[in-house]
Amino acid sequence: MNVLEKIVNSVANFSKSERKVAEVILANPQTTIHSSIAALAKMADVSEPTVNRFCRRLDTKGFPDFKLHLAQSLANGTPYVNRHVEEEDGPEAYTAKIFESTMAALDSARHNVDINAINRAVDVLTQAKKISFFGLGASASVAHDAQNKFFRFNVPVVCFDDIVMQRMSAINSAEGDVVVCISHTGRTKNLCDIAAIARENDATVIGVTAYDSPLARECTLVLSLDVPEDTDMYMPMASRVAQLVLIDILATGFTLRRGSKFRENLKKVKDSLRGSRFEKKDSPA
Amino acid sequence: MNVLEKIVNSVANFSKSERKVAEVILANPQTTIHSSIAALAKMADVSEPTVNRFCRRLDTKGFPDFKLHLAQSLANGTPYVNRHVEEEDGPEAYTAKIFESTMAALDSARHNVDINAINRAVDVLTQAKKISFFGLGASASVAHDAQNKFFRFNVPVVCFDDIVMQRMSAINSAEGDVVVCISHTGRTKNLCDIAAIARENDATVIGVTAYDSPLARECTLVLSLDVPEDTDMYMPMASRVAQLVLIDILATGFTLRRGSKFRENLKKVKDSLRGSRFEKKDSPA
DNA sequence: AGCATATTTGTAATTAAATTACAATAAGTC
DNA sequence: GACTTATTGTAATTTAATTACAAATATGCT
Repeated sequence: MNVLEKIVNSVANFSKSERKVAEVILANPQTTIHSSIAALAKMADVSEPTVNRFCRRLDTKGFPDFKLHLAQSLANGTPYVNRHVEEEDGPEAYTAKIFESTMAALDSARHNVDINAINRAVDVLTQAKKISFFGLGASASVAHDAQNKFFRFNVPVVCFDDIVMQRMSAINSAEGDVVVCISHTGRTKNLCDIAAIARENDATVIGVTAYDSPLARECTLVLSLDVPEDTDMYMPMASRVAQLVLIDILATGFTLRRGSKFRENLKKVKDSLRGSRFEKKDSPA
Repeated sequence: MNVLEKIVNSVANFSKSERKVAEVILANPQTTIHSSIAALAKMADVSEPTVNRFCRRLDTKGFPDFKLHLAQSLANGTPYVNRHVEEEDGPEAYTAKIFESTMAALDSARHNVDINAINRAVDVLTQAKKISFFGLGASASVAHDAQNKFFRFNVPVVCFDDIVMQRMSAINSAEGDVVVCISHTGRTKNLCDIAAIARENDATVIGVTAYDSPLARECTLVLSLDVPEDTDMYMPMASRVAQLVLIDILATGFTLRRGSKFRENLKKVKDSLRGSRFEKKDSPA
C-alpha cells in the first residue's frame, strides 16, 4: 500500500508527537524525501528518535528506508493522499481525485482478479452458442458495452436491461448458452432470480459480481473485482469502470482464442463504420 | 528522465569501474535500493568512493540521493512497458496489459483535461432545464451511464441511442436545455447533425469528443480527452473508460455545486434501492 | 622506449547521519 | 495523590557516506 495512504489510515495509532511528524510529511512530502532526519525533526518540532519511531511504526526499517518508500509513492503520481472528494474541493481537486481514485481502484482490481476464472470464462464464452448480458441500473451500461464488443465478433449476443425481457430470455436459454450477470453488490434480487432461472435451463451463468453475494451463489462461474466501495459518493463509480475493463479483458481473450483469421472480421466491422463517418483529412481517400 | 534510462544512455561516459557499477545496478535495481554503498561496492567489486562518483556523474547529490531517484524510477517505470496485447499472450499477460494500458490512458487523460472546460460544463449542467445525453455505438453505453448518474439528481434527464429519437429530441430542445454529445472520434455524421440541430434550437451543446473534429465544431463547449488511440485492437477500449471517468467528474462537480442539502437527496435515491436488494448480513435490520 | 602528465581507482581519515540506550517527563489509573 | 504505563527527549554509540590524499594505471609526447 501507498505509504501516504498508510499514514492517513494509521493516524489513529499515532501518539501526539508522531502525529506532528505525520502532518509535516503529508504537507510537504516532496521536501521530506530530500531532508535528513534532523531537518524533519526540527520541522515537526520533535526529537530525532521520534521521527525514527514514526518510521518504524509504518513497517519500514528506519528513516532512510521510509524515505525510499515515500519516494516510490510520490513517483506513482499520487499527490492526493485523501482521494475522497470533499465539500470544499474545487474543479482541479475533484478532477484529480476522481482520476486517481479510479486508477487506484483499477490497480487494486488488477491485483485481485482471478486469472484462472478469467481464463475459464473466456473458454466458456468462446464455446457459447449464444451470449446474453444482463445488468440493471448502473450495471446496465456495462452490459450494453459488453454487447457492443461481443457483437463485433459476429457471435449471437443479446443484452437486456429490462427485468421482463431478461426473464423471458433466461427462460428460453438452453445448454451451450452463456448468461453474464453483472452487478457490483450481487444483491439485486431480480438479477439473482434471472441467474437461477438461466441455470435451471442449463445455461452457463457467469457472474461479474462480488464473491460472497447471493448472486455469486447462483452462478456457474464468478468473476469478482475487489474494488473498495465508493463510500462517500452515493453513486457507483470506480467499481463500474473496473467491470468495463474486465469486459475488455474477456473480449480480448476471446479474440486471441479465436485466432488471427478471426481478427480480420473485426477489421471488417470497423471498416463498415466508415460510411457513417467524416473522413480524416490525412486518411487515404 | 528515468535514472535507469539515464544509466543506459550515459554508459559511454563511464570509466571501466563505473561501468561495473552500472551493470550491477541494472541487473538488480530492486536490490540496489536496499543496499548500502559498501554492499554495492562489494557486488561490483570496486571501492566505495567509485560508487559515490558514479552517483555524482548521474547528477545526483550522492549515494542516498541516487537511491531515491532509482526508487522513483522503479515505481513508475516498470509496469507500463509493453502495453500492446500480442498474439501469443496468455491470460495473465493480456489481463495485466489491459489493466495497465487503461490506467496509462487515464493518467494521460488526467494530464490533458481542460479543468476550465470542466468547470464551465458543470456550470452549464447545474443551470440546465433539461439534460440530454446522446451517443451511438460504443459511446451509447457512456450516455446510458451518464443518464443513470444524473437521473439520481432528480433533474430532467434523457438519453437516446437511437438516431431518430435523438433527432426528435434535438428538434424539441429549447434555450436552457443542455445536450451532451459523446463520440470518441467526433466523426460520426449523424451525431454531428444532432449537435447542429440542437444548437439551432438554442440548446447548449457539450461535446465529449476530440478537439479537432467535425463534432467539436458544432459544439458550444468541448471536453476533449487526449487518450492515445487503441491502435491494435479494433475496438474502443481505454478511450471509453476515460469518457466514463469524465462523466463521473461532471456528476461530482454537479453535486458539489448543488450543496450538501442536495446530497441528502442522493442518499434517498440509494436507499430507495434497498427494497429490491438482499440485506447484507452485518447491516442493521 | 621512456618520461611526464592526466586520469582513474583505492585506502584511510573525516564527517555526517541514523540508531540505540537510557533518563525524564507526561498521561492515565486506582 | 501516589503508582504505573506510555511517551518523549538527551546523549552516546554505531553505522554509513563522503572527502582528502596517495597509488596505480593509462595516455601523450619527444
